[in-house]
Amino acid sequence: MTINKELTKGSTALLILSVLSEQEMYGYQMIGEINRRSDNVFRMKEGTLYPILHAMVAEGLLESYDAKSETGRDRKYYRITATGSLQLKARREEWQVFTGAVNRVIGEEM
Amino acid sequence: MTINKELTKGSTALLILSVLSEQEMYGYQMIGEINRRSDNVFRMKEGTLYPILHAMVAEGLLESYDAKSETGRDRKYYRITATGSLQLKARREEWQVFTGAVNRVIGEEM
DNA sequence: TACTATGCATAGTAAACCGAGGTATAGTAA
DNA sequence: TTACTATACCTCGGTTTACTATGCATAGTA
Repeated sequence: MTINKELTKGSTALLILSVLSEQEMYGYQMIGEINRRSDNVFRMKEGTLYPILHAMVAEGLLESYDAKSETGRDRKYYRITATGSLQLKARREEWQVFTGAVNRVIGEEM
Repeated sequence: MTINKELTKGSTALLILSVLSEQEMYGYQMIGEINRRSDNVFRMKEGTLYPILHAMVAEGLLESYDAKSETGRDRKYYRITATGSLQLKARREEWQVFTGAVNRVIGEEM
């Protein structure tokens, strides 16, 4: 099932911060990780991810560094900052509040 | 708590269809109902609701009719159509799929 | 040698929602 | 009577967000 993309707006930053809080990753890897974990409900594209990563670095939520892979290719890795971790905590709570509110309105108590 | 409004994008139609599936309502009433049920997590504005209602009528999801209130004021009531009910069912399922996917990615199993 | 997967990037576009403003009526307070 | 407030509907323009499409480059494979 592929879901209405409008629903996903606003949740992307939460997804990125979440996977990076567990492990440092490069962009292409995050896409695979998010798509895989969601059972392909999400099919994030590079054109979606990279601009967001850049913005999050600019906001100080993430840091990036270059590294060579085993195969010799350049990769740009990202790690979450202390500010990013605080954001993540806030966004997790926000997610809970939001889904709880929707469920109350549509009549499906959690 | 007031949440990041970007999260709410895409969920508004679901909320409207949900409340209308229980009871016919006029616009101003829906705003109050949605805000109240969500404990003011949502604070839907007229500028948000009315254009969406008009679009949903144009799509055949809702029907509207004019009626006078007890006080003698004109109100425009909305009721959900059969097409709208099907949409509601689909959007409810979509909502479950979406929240499930986010929860799997962020590591909070339901 | 050509194709595919990997890996990063940007420009242009679509959509959803909100802010701000407008109109009008009913009830109430001064 | 007048002014104010709450109710009730509406629209336009701007902002935000993510997607589509496209491009570039390298590594591995057929």
